[in-house]
Amino acid sequence: MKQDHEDSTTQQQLKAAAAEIHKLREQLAYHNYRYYILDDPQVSDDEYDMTMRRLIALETEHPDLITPDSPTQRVGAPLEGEFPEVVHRVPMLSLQDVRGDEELVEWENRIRRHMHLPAEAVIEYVCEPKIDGLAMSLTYENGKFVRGATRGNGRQGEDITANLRTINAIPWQLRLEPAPPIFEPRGEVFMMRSEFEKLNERQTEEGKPLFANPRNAGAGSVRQKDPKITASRPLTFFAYAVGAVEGVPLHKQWDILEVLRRAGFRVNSQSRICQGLDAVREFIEHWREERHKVDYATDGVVVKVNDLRWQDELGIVNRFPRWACAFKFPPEEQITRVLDITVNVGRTGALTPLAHFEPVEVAGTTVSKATLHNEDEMKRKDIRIGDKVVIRKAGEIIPEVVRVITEERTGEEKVFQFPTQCPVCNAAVVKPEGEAVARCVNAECPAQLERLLEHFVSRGAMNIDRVGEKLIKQLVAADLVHDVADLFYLTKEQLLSLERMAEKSAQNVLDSIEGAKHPPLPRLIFALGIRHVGERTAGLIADRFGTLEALRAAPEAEIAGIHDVGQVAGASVRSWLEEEHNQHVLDKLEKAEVRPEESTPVAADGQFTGKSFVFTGAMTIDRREAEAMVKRVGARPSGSVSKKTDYVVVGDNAGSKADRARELGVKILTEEEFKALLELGL
DNA sequence: CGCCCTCGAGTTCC
DNA sequence: CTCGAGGGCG
Repeated sequence: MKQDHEDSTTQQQLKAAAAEIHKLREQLAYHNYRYYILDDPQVSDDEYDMTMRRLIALETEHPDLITPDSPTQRVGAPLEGEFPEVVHRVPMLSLQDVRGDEELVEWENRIRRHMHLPAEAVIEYVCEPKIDGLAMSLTYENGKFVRGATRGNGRQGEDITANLRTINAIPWQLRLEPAPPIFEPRGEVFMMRSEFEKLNERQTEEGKPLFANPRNAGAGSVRQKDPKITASRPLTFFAYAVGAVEGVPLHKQWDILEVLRRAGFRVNSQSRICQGLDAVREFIEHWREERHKVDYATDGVVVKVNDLRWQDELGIVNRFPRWACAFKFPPEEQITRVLDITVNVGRTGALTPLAHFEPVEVAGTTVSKATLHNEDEMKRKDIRIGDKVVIRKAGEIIPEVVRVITEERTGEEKVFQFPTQCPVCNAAVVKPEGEAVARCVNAECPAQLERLLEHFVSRGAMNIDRVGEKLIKQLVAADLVHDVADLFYLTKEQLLSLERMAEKSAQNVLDSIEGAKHPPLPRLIFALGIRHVGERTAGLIADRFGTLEALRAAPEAEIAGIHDVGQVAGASVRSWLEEEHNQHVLDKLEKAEVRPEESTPVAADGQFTGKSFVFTGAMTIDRREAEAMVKRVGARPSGSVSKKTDYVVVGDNAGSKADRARELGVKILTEEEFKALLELGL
């Protein structure tokens, strides 16, 4: 009796547990659908976790109740050996690539010819962004997910069912009622870009090789022998086509998308029906920009004829369907091989490594080299000669090495030894503690001289036309120029002695140099190439001293005292001036009658020099005009009041800045007082 | 002393 | 465009 009683209690408990397990599984399946398919969760991640944990607890307690379709079973057992092969019931075709409008028109014309359509007939298309992922075919029998396979060669692929079962966006059960006997959704397994970045960060932390791009990461994840690894990768799935189908009526491409959506798949919400090629073009142009804004990688747009009967009639020619094409955007990232690494010497002696690679097309231009910035950067990215690397254009123009594909290392790659001697003059290389750049210390290094001369003649500096890289190289090699001043002493005979230099061009060069003898002072100072003195600092120095003579006589403190100049730049200028070689250059420039244009030094020693003004409140004069007035008298406008502020000009409704000025005892002016002060110097 | 902003220097391709 | 460093300011 007692035994019976206990049994029935257990029976009851078991029944209750089974009921709860069933309920939990249903809940989880639903929330899963909301979260992974609709991207519109109804419960928080925490609540979902709680539900999952409750289910795991119950299943641990009652292992007999675990069924393969429980959401706890997404991760199956590791696979031994190769993936089995699967023959696709309907082959998975690849699409014809179309690059540019011309090929698009050609593609449509072929359709017209085939369908005997007049030129004015408007064809209806379905367009969607082409996701750069891995094409998959999923087989559902009577509504149940039974098999998932890669595209392979199109005819047969690999059975990776266990891995695909771990992807949350792939339902195990179709939501179609009644369940069709056969239904084969096809689509793309891929990784969101943000998830890809996170994954690579994790790989870095764990010292594992990085993936080149989301596509490679996806491919690597999906072909894992152990589904646990696949499960740990943030993969998702978009459906866009079907293979074999029984029991679902379909007439249009668009129907397919709708059925897939109803069946419980993610379908790209950006797909559109386009009436005619103009609408297709519009869609493509829209995506040329839009693709940078979405979280998945797209390299083009897929265009399909909407009517399935037409698709049938158009058929397939040598494994491409005539009824679809893939419009490809020029690639923005490319993979290439590093052939060599060289080192350039800059104007300041900075040694910068440069990677040369097999030329590749990136964002419309052919790229063959990219800077590696400096030794540290090179080491951080661990770029070696022979490495396969990912190249990208930074800001549409400048190529950069994004990362090395360490997975594809063969062991043949050579680590580049950063030189300890200048590659041009063999002088020692010095890398100060804590600084990133190594420098050649030889002041007379020919490479540095070349870079200095290039800087000297450049547009923002002396702006000497017709003297470019090539000529400079020749002049230095021929020993005709040893410093920037030597340019002004060149003779026609000397120029004629050079290769590819005839009477006419020699005269042009001389005229160009002659014409550059009277630049504005800031440009001349900038042209000298003093470290830490760029365009702006040169301007500030010129404004302060007015003439080269005044600058040459200026003590370091006075230079460093200029607002926005400072200690480092001041010391750099002074020590440049001290150097005998440089004094000689300045003397030679003067002797050659290189004289900066007369310019009124901006109140070089006026009463407002270096004073700061802050404006607050509404004024009758324009704010920018007020700032310009201030600059004209050698003072500077500033945004916030501090104890270093000299004047605060208050307009109407002045607020906290005026209060602060009063607190700090800064002189306060009304707008009228301000104007009077500047005009009359009161 | 540390944060934020701006400047300087080096760079690619057509 | 990017990185690193200088310079001002709190």
